Amino acid sequence: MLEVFRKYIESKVALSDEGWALIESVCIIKKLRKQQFLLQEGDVWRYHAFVCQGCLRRYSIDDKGIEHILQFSLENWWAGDRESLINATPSRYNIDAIEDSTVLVIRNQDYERICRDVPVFNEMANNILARSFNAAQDRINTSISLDAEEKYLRLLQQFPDLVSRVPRHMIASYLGITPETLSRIKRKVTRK
Amino acid sequence: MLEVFRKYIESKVALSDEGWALIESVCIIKKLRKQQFLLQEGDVWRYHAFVCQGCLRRYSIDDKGIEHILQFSLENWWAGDRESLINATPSRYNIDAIEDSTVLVIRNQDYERICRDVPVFNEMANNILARSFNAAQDRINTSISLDAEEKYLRLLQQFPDLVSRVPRHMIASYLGITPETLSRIKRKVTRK
DNA sequence: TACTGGTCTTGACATTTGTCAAGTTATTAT
DNA sequence: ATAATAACTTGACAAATGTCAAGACCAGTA
Repeated sequence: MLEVFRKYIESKVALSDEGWALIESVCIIKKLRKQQFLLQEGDVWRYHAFVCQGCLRRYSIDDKGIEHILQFSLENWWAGDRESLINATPSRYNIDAIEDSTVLVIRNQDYERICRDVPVFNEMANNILARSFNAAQDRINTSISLDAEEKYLRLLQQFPDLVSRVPRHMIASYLGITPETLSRIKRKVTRK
Repeated sequence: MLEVFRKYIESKVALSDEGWALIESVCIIKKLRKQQFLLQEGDVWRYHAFVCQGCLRRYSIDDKGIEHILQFSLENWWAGDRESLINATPSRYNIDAIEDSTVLVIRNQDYERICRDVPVFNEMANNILARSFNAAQDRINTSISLDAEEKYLRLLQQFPDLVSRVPRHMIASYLGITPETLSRIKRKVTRK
């Protein structure tokens, strides 16, 4: 499973064997069964997690007990809660596995050490954050610009694999609409 | 005006005189009249901009010609388009001044050089990005969790100064609702 | 002062989306 | 294979939000 991570890093930057040795030494492999939590609301998140296999989701729960999914993480994506990590505050989110998954976890102190000692890793880390920020901006843009149908079509176009792999009501949650609305949109769209 | 920027940096990190000398040497002060553009859709953004005075907005324009405001930048906030900057692609956004403003502009190549040569500046830059990302996550969370009224109340609570300073239809745009809806929400809220 | 342009509000109505309840289909576990 | 559970769809209706048009308000300017 570590190989997945190594391949990922090497697809981004030129990694030396020594660099990899350092990284490898701090990686913790964690298997999650479907439904199992990686993070629960109220806990402080102190890690960085990379999904080798499977699919996770991060979500909040509102006053009425409704779940709102902020992020899915498929293979080769990261998961975690940077807000809790940076501020050392209890997380407002839950992260759990949608499928049986394998996750690679690095303690934040180790992550920071690697960033210091392996320059290309640091470069990659900065890059990931920058791209994540851009993705978040794009999501805000669509959320204030588009109606429900347009948002769905856009998601379908950007992440067709995700849409087919994840239960529809979770897609609805991610889009900020109800499962019923999504169901009607889907019908309308396929009739065309 | 440079003093505003220096104060800002010093409120975040311990800045040496030599560090400041380097930073100062690459700062470009730019005055913007109300309505004037800092960035126009289609142009490539290659800078970092810090608002010393006034207020800017970043917005996209959709097929129907409607503006959608992604971000306001008051004094002591940054403005720009990281997506265009990182990918060197034409920007999808416009940035213009809502009020007469004074902006401090740094060319990206200079910014990167300062990050290299002034470690505390680099630290601050990373910190800003991390916090911006968190803010974006929070905005996504509210956008999929709350209805229009709740979003407005939350904005009012988080940035009361902004709400009172910016034209209401722009607040509506930022929230992803129409000015009419916002007007009705406001009436309903003040009656309580 | 009166004019102008932008901002804000209001009403009537249309459209979108949510809610609730029921029933169907698909998946999972025993 | 069967039962149990979750996922999905559908309809009827309610609530939220958008659209359009008109007028009120306000600030800057001739």
